[in-house]
Amino acid sequence: MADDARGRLIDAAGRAFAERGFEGASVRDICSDAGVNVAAINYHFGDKQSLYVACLEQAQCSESQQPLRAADPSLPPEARLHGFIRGMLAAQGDPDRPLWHNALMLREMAHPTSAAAEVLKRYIRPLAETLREILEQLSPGVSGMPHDGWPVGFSVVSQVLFYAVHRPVARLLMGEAEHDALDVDFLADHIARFSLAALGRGPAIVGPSAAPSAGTRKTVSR
Amino acid sequence: MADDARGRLIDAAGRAFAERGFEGASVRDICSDAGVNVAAINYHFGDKQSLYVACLEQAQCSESQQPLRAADPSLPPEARLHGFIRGMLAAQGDPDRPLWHNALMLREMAHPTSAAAEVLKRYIRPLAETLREILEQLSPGVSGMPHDGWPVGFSVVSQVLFYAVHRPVARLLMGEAEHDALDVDFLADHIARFSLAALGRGPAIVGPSAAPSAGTRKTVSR
Amino acid sequence: MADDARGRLIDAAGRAFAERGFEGASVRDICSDAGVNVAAINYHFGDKQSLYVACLEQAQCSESQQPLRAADPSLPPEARLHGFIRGMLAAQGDPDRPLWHNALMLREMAHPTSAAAEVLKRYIRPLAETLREILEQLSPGVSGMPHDGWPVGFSVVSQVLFYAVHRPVARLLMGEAEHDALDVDFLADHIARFSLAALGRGPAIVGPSAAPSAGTRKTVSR
Amino acid sequence: MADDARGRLIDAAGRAFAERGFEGASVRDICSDAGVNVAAINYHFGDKQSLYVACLEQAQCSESQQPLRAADPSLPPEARLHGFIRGMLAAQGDPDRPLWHNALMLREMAHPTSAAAEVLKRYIRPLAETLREILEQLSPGVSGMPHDGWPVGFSVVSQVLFYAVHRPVARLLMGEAEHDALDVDFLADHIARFSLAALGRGPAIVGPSAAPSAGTRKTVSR
DNA sequence: AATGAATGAGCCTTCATTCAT
DNA sequence: GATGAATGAAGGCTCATTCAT
Repeated sequence: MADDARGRLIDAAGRAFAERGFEGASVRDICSDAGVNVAAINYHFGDKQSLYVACLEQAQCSESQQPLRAADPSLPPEARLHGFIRGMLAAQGDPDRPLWHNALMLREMAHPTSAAAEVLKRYIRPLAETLREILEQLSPGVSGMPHDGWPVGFSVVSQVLFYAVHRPVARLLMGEAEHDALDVDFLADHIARFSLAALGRGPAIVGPSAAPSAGTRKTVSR
Repeated sequence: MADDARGRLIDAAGRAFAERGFEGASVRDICSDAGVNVAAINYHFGDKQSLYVACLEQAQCSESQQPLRAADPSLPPEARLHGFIRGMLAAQGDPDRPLWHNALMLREMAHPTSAAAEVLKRYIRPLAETLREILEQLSPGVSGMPHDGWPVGFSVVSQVLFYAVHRPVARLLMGEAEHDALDVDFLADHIARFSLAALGRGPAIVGPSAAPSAGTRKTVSR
Repeated sequence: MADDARGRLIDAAGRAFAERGFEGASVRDICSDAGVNVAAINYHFGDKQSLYVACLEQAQCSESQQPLRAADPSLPPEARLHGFIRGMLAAQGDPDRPLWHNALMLREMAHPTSAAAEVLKRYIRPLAETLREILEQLSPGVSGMPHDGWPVGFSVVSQVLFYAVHRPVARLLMGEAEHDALDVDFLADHIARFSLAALGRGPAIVGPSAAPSAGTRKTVSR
Repeated sequence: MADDARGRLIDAAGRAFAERGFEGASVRDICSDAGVNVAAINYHFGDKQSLYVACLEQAQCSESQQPLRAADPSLPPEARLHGFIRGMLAAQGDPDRPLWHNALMLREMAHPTSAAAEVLKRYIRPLAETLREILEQLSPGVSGMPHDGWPVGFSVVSQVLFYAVHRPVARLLMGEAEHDALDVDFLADHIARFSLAALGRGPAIVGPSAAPSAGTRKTVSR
């Protein structure tokens, strides 16, 4: 990714940390991957922990942009939600960015280290605020729901995060071919429609038979 | 948890693996935690890897029961879905079971080792089948949706998994007090209602008062 | 070899010690080979060292017999020497005795442990005395040669020992097929003739041209 | 022997391996002997096995010179054989070379590891070729004897090897004082005379005074 | 600015041994 | 008489780190 030793080190370390975790990644492998001496890591960053933090910083800098573009309040809220979801999904699969950026962040969020607070403040919190704002615009009063409406937001983002966190499981369950046929646009549409329907701002997701259908629905609901 | 060395070892190891990962957990710490000698791990399991597998097996044995109780096809599908969701949530917070059982499984699913295939087959796959059956009963035709309807199922379970995988983030976002006030029943209700509404089998989650804009909705849906 | 645990243990241990040395052989492997519990070795022998001594004792008991049959002073000394040599060679390849007996003894002699003194006294010394007696009978005065004639004896036995100690080298140098074609009788003849010739009690060893041959020899000698 | 860590490590390891064998020598002892850290062995050689190979290489490099000086074909063959024998003996007792060089090689030859093939090719094979050439010059036709004349060569070198391999036994049999009085020159003379006599190229070793039994001996003596 | 050499602590595993039954 | 379970010590090796250059 980068030409200087420092950059190559971050890139190699990011890949290693994302893939094998902090403990599982060895500084020797990282340095050999980056094509630098073992001592370089201490020279440029001080120690392994600081290198990890540097990776995290690089990851959050490059990642936080996309979903926030949905922040434009002049758009209709449905479009904003769709844009937010698509942005998050796209960040996960953006071919212009190293694959490890998202994976590393997810690791940190699932098993926070002392560096997590910073990530939360600079990366997660803004996302959460944006989403809350979109949801409030979409369904006024959602913030006043129990637990300040957090569960609603969680229900939305959890669907997005699933495809990143549980990708291996999804692959195995669906079959590799079927899974790899999923693309960002399809998933963004699905999640947006699922969420909008839940919020009462769109039709139920289930195909044609569900759309017509007050009649059908009546018979099934208890 | 258990009185014999083997059982204490699994318990201590499970906690360590769940908390710090396979590489991060040292056999020395595990053994001292279990109150046994370092060599006991080799005697009972062969090596660290096999101990890990044993932990995974124990975890999946004790965990898989609850959501599957929802399998009873004589119940109305809404109740079954609610039961399934509540079962998964309860398993995550069941005070009768070691906390590490779920955490370990989630780790394995997010970063599969060679032991993952077995877990998937014995634990995940049955859950998935049950959920698909419930969803099909709830909304006939869901299995025929794009990608065999998997995304619909994923949208449901992802909401449940969120509270396990991203608990630390949720805690920090909501605030500790607010987060700890979440209980299984509330979450089960929320997720079930959110999902049923998305499937067109229940009212939108923001309640009747939120549904004034029928007009808006019409324009937005495509 | 033996049916009782003690006997099977000695046999398995002897094989292991002969093949991999004292340090290289593990009690676990030995016990598993013998089909007994790990604790049996402690039960029957006390510890690994004592088991080793027991192996050595068994080896020297069974081995010391053959060359000594050459002790019969009524035979002509050339025949006695031949018998002695053949006896030592035969002991090395005796199919009626475990292969490890000789190998273990050689190991002990090349790298003596505290058990070596006993082996020397009970096994080696008698052999040496017998050989010295034969040599003295063969060439009176040999005992009076420098260093009490020991080097003469060493020159004889060294030829025998070579095929046991350096068997792997000999195999590789000669080629496997050629080496395996060597049999006890041929070697005994060769070594006896070589030694007798050196002692002035037989013709030089070199082939037909050497046998007839004052004439031939004259041309060759300087 | 050497000033750098690598050299000290080889020297300490060589001594340990020669004395206690590969399994019997611990890397901790070796490193403490060499005055370096345990990790140095991994840094310089990779692992214990590679250190062992490095020792073997150093041993064979320094050892192979002396006997081969006898290769000069312009010398009379008797002198060449004597030189060869003396060279081998001298290499074993050369005070300028570490004692372990020969001992380690002998261990490897008696109980070959995977490194033996190389030693054989680079060290043993040239010695064997040289000896065969000398013997052929000494007694034309020896290469045509049964088994390609190998046993004749073995009869010669075995006498030399005896004093290295079985030194402990020889010491105990002869008595320490007597054994330590043996010097290279005496042994070289003895072995050369023994072998030349056997080949019909010299007087019997027991000297003229031992020649009462005229008939037999006359044909053999010069 | 950057590195090859070296370090001590810790890793997982295996050792020979012993205990309680 | 014999064994399954357990032990402390030591095994070889790798770790992240630092030093002198």
